[in-house]
Amino acid sequence: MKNRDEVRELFKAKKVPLTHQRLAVYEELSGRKDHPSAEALYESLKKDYPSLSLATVYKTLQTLHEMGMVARVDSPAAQARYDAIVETHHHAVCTACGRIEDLFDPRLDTLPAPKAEGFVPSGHSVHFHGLCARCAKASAQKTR
Amino acid sequence: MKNRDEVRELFKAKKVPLTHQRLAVYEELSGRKDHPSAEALYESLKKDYPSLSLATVYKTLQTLHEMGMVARVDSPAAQARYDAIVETHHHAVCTACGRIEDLFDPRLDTLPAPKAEGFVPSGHSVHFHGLCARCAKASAQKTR
DNA sequence: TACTAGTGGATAATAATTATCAACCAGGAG
DNA sequence: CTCCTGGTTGATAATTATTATCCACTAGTA
Repeated sequence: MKNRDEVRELFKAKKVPLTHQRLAVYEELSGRKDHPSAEALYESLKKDYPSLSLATVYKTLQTLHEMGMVARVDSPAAQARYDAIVETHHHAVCTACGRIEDLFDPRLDTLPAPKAEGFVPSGHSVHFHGLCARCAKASAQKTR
Repeated sequence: MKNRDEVRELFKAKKVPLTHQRLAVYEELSGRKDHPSAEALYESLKKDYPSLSLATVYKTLQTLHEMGMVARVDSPAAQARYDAIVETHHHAVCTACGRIEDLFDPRLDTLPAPKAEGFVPSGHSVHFHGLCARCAKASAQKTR
């Protein structure tokens, strides 16, 4: 939870203009314990900023995400992806091209139970993110 | 990877009519090593089944999912969710109401490296799924 | 072979997100 | 403090992914 001056510093360091809207979206998001959607944030912010546009919330979240100040909880991919393997297994997701590889590793199949009050777990999955072989190679080319 | 007769049995057991389209979608999906979207499956299947409709692919995937024969890889939620906490942490996702709780557990922060050829990992996150305290209670009420 | 519930195909509708663009503001120069 | 300029905002259109609708048709059974 960053205070207003820390936020200001981060924007300055990245040379990204800090607008009222951006500050408002960030403070609203970091003040909440749930994981709101863009729409939900918009609904909350509308009271204090009646002129705020939903499109601005989307754009701001995009900007904050690129700055590394917010994370997207679920799918990075726009469309749903399907898998005919329903047994427990895990995934390596390429952050560059979106490719998803299956991982089978029994060491990941049993993990410490989640420490969440009253939560009744039925399963879990581990998502590694990083660069797939192809994209890692392409990235190495570029920076060479 | 189930053969055609096993698939036939599963449909019979669940009393779900097995149509050519359903068989085709399932066989196409289980024959692939990537994790295709509905659209991608449709594109592949169009060659052999020119009359196939995209809507049918969606409905079939839905049906297969309810039968427990296919899994959805990423987001169970329709809309993207955001988080102001960018440090490594994990999530408990309620399959009933979609609520997402943050989990902080250092034991989950270091896991065996993914066994995927050439993959360069940059991080990971663990998703537990199950019922949150509220939904678990509601579910217990109902079955009492 | 005939019957009937449920499915498939075509397309409209909906939902989430992104693009467009003129008016406006943040932040630096003078 | 005022002006300037590029980036941002807000309103809305467009796009993308998915779901609903509805009638003809097929799977599974008698």
